[in-house]
Amino acid sequence: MGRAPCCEKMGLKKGPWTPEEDKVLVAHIQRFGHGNWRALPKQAGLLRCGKSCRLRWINYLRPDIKRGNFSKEEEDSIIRLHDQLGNRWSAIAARLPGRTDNEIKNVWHTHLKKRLEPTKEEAHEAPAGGGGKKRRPAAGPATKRGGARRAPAAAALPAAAAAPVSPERSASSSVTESSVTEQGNTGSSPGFPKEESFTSSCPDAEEFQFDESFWSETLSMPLESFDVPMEPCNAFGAAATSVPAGAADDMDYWLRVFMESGDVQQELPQI
DNA sequence: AACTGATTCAACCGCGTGACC
DNA sequence: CGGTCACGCGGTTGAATCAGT
Repeated sequence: MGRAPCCEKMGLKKGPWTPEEDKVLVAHIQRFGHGNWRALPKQAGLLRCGKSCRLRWINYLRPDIKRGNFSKEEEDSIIRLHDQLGNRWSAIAARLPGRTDNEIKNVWHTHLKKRLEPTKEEAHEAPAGGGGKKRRPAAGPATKRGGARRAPAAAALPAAAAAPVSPERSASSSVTESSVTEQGNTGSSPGFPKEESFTSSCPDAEEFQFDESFWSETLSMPLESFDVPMEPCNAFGAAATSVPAGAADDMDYWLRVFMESGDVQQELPQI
């Protein structure tokens, strides 16, 4: 099958995302959704390929992302699900609200696999059914990819199977459980809420903290209000003019951005 | 305090699949 | 019906950070 090139690589930026880019992407998705990832960067004025935007959004900017350490329960769930599903990270992620496949994959490779391997060896591991599960030695040579892909995600089990989570990495974890479970992944595509799912209740923020809860709050605003520029968008627009890229110590930067948001009208790129 | 090796995690790469024309 | 396009996925990489010496 002919496969379109990922993107015109000419002039497109790669590497870590800057706060500026983040805000542009978030603001754009907030306002217009992401019906077409390929076209999105152009519309938003980002020098990224759609793929990169999509990944950034899914793994980092999505409002229902829950960051921070995995709880014991989550880790157990991952182990159990991995045993059932194999390396179908997206399917596993679909059962762990607020966690991304990438994150789960990382955790698996960095923590869980190591932890498991000794015992598995003892047990002369015989993975339960599932299929397509292949496990490489921890530090083995990179094998070229291949093999079974994309289980029919339809099998979406009730999200209730997912373990509750106790945020631990205090620096970043403050997404309320309710906001996460509420959105769950019950609908649409596994592990990825569509724009419509942003309409979770807005967690009351008595005192503002700029962390994931910020996104939860701002992005959970009803989309109907798209006509009216949302504050974060304004904030972004305003801040873009006053904060040099990369200068930001992230928290301070975003906090300032939010505080300065005021009522500046949108300065977002127009389509 | 400086150096080095190990670990972590965000991001990239390339392929499979389904939708669309 | 076959070809093309875009999306989503899993595997891999490499910079940043941490821990040990």
